[in-house]
Amino acid sequence: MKSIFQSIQDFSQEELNLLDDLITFRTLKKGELLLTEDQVCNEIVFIKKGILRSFFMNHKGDEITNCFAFENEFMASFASFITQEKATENIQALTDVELQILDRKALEKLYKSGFNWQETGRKLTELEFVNLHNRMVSFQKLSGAERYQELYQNHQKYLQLIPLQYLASYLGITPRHLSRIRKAVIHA
Amino acid sequence: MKSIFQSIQDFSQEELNLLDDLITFRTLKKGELLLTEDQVCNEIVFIKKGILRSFFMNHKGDEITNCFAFENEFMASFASFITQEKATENIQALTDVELQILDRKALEKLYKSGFNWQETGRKLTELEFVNLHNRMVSFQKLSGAERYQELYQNHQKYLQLIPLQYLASYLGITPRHLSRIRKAVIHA
DNA sequence: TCTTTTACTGGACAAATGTCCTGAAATCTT
DNA sequence: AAGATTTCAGGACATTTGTCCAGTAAAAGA
Repeated sequence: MKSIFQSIQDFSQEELNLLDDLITFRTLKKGELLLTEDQVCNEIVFIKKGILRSFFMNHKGDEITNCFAFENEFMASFASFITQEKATENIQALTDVELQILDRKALEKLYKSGFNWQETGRKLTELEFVNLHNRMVSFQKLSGAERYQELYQNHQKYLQLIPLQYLASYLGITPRHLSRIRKAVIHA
Repeated sequence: MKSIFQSIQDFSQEELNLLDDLITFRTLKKGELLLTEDQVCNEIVFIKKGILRSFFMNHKGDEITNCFAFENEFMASFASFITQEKATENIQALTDVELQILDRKALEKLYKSGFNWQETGRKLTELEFVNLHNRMVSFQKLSGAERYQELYQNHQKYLQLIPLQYLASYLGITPRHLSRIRKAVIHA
């Protein structure tokens, strides 16, 4: 987590020490839930090892995967963290995971401790926004098949680790349809 | 614009005066473009009067409406503004519009002038993130018909002002399909 | 290792959505 | 106001995508 912050801002040793004091650690076994809907999300996690996914239910009760997060990425129900309303997503470990955790109080301490943290918070939020924007554009501009291919090209190494049913709902299609797409792509 | 900032933070009179000095004004006629793709977006506008939309092209050359913005809302190609890369969207006036403008330099001055602006910038970015998140969820969770109904319930007064072709691509469907949906909804 | 459970593929069919098009209505232009 | 242009609804048909399902493969549990 520290290196992400350092890549955004040139922090002093004292600032980084403060961060060290505020970070806590946690591990989860494959399948465990880090957050369930109806809880308020009060922590942002940074993945040292493993994969997380967040998902919610549609009106038919199917799980819909909202996003994945991999090593060296942050994860949270950001919407809930920001609004302090109940989350509408669950966060689950897809593998055994090792996490660093920054909770709301810790983050507020950082923000209060100085300008640099405040600015870093803004910039990270901006980057999350841009990521989400790109995902939104891919939903408006591309077909399910094209979204799959884009993902395949950019994150091939991760795809093997993700059950296809999760991938399908992440792409906005059914497993049946993803199966068709994969068959077509392999032949091409 | 000022009242939005005040609703987020308790600014002093001096702080607000600085803002006043930095805001500029602009009007556009219906149909005019505020930003075209391939330009870097260097300003955030606040709509005093009128409606804007942003749109991009798909691979077939159809315009796809990415978002609308109404009175008392901000608009920009935020992704371009943040990354300082070329925008992938165009921003167009759907009606005659009156705008307040905060450009990159002005915003940086605000950020440098103090903690409060820095924090407000972060919070506004957070709110934009939450909006986008909700839109993303509606794409994953709802059908085109359901998205239309949701929009109809929340923004009925604006819908009359938006050509249906723009609305259709905003909802991720074709005009033909939107026509079917509207027929079904009216009967229900 | 054996058994049980879960995940994946793909057939057959159904439903949703898109394409192409035409005539009518609304809007813009002069 | 008249004509030109754009927008819209909806028919007919095509394509895409979903539903349901069964057989097989893979993974988890004992």
